[in-house]
Amino acid sequence: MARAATTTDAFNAVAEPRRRQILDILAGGERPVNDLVALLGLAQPLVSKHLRVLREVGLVEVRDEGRQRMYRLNGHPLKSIHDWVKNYEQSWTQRFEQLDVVLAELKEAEGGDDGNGN
Amino acid sequence: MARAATTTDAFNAVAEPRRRQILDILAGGERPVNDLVALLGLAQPLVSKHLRVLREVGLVEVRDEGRQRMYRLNGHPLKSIHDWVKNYEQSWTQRFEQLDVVLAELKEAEGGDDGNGN
DNA sequence: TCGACATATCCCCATATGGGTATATAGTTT
DNA sequence: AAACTATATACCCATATGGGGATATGTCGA
Repeated sequence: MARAATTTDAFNAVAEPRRRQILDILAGGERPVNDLVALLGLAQPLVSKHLRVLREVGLVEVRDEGRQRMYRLNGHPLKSIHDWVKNYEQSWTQRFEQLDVVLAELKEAEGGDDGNGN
Repeated sequence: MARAATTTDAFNAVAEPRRRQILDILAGGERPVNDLVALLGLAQPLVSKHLRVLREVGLVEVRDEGRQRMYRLNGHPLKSIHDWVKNYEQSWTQRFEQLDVVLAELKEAEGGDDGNGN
């Protein structure tokens, strides 16, 4: 098996920095493709491809406006990511994360005391 | 260019579900590789490869303990992900996200009234 | 020293990627 | 209808992937 498709879920879709940029721009409001092309400095087909990925995972929605296609953000699929990372927030918030390692090293330093006689 | 390497950053490393599982397990405390192999039901080389990726982006750290290698979590690199998604939290929290679309649709329904006379 | 265990690395493969360029599709204006 | 604008798709390519299997490296026990 190769890597999971970018369209598999929000995690994979958002792993690409360009797609995050697109979402960041759309967070400021609806935009036609050409705006994104200009703002990103990318080739138009590239932008369309990124938008397709984002559409497939539901992170953006489109609306036809004349000959333009207005893309807008739908952050909902990002909730799964948020829910997951949220649980790790303490990892960089607390200072106790190293505790178990410190304990292990202490135990090691104690030498052959295999009994945790406490 | 192909897709960015999985070792590029936390975003790419964590896009793989197996690697998230590994982190989830390690969140419960240090573990030797074999524990992970058993818990994940994956082939041992596979687990070692995933651990390598996680190590390269700094999400796990290793410690030699006899013939075992104890892996432990370092959630810090996840902060960048958290910081990014955090800004989208309102997207699924609020109900106003559709506002601009609703407005656009109203405008459309109004017909050719190009002046926003309000 | 030899065998058993624990882990990492090597090589092989099918696959989807992101970028490029060219072209198709669709709407608008004249 | 023809010219023009806006967007999507098709095709080509180099690359790294995740999984498989075999094997190297390293540690422990007898």
